[in-house]
Amino acid sequence: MEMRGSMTEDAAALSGGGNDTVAGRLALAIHEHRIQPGTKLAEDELGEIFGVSRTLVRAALQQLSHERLVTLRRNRGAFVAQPSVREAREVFEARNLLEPRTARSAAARATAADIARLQRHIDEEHAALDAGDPGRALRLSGQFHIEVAVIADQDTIRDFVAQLVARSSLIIALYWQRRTALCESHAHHALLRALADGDGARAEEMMKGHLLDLVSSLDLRNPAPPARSLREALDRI
Amino acid sequence: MEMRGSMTEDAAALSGGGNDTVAGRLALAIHEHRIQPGTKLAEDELGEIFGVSRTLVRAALQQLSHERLVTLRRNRGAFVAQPSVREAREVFEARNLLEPRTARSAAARATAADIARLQRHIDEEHAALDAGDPGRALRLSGQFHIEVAVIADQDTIRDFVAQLVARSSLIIALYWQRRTALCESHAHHALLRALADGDGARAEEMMKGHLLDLVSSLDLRNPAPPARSLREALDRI
DNA sequence: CGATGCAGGATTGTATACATGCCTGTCCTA
DNA sequence: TAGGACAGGCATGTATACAATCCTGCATCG
Repeated sequence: MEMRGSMTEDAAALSGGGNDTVAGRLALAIHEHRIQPGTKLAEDELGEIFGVSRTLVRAALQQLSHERLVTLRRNRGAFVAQPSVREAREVFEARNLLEPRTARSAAARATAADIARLQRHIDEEHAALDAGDPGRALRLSGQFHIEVAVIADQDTIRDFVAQLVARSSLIIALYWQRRTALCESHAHHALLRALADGDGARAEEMMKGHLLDLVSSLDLRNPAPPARSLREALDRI
Repeated sequence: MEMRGSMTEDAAALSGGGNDTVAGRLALAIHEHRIQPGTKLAEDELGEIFGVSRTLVRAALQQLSHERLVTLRRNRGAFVAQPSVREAREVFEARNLLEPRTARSAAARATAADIARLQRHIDEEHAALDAGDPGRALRLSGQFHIEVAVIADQDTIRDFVAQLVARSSLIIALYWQRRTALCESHAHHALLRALADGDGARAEEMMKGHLLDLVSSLDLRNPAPPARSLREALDRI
């Protein structure tokens, strides 16, 4: 199978750098919506699941907390983060500042191999959707954005984008309104064509529009994210 | 003295949220160039200095590692980060994407109180320079940029900027060429005026130019790292 | 019957102990 | 004398033990 690392590595651009680490596996589960926002992450439980002591679990939770995927509450424990409406807007505002111009840079640098890799990425995304695995499709869809930063050869921005994409996954879990269809892959394909053409200006515009569409597909009016339990809903700060 | 938190809090926008924490104190020392890039940060030594066990020291080092202020090398230990030339360019590229447009937003939102606070900030910066404390002046200078993001009311971007500013401090420690004068405060003052006028376009341009000047004042051709003792730099505070 | 206070259990916070791998200095050899 | 192998010390990696805090259920009281 092989697959030359790139996608696999980039999945771990953050989250410990490996999918075999505690942080990486947790991040993957969150990213694919297999754990819902607000879920309590008990140290002993995770330790048992992953077969390590609380020491390593705590280190992983701290890392994920720094990436804003997990919220640490003193003497209460760790929980999968529940981004507020405000945070949701801020995340997409930040993406809007970073990604379009990064896409422009990527267009100027993309090689044939890069384009082919992106195409395979989109294919995988389709395959996941057809296979009825929307979680995996969502994760791949996010990784597409990270790939763009990789092609732009900007590691620092890539890390920021990776974090923002991960947080966007949580935001989608909370605020996605299902009545909008999955236009995702269309947007990615159009962006890919701009990159293949080396048309930076168009790539920038496509990315900007794509992000706008993403925000538009969210329902950011009701300030009440669905909480796991009544307790969680009431004593939240 | 009091000083109403704002600047003090923002200093801890990252780094644990408090200057009394291990991470906060370490970050401050790094930020003020009291510890040089490359310095070994031994766990036992730090534990003794701060009066805590290695457990807490490790947590702090992990956090600073996430903020790219510290480099963790497996089985080798922690070191103050030494940003490469490439990383230096990337950091300022990221700042260039984030800060100018954030300054524009800030101009649209700045209140009289905000302007007054920024003015006090600049005054403090001057005072530190006059008092012959360039480390403190540099830290305040960086916090000015964070303040702009605070006024723009963008917490997510603020955190990114805070991290980039901290990394910039390391970059300056490594690549600053002293032959350029301190034009800093001039630039900040000009930016302040644009913000006070509510002139977003001008604020954006000023910030862009200011960042360009900053990069121009660096010598990004040859890598050259120094190093020094540790306890001496940390005993104060 | 509902509210309040208390106690026990459970979970997190911190420190310490043990295991593992690196670094250095010495000794041996060519 | 230069080079390399080895052993010991030392720093880090991980797990476990103890302390502090919080949550839950029950008993008691109004």
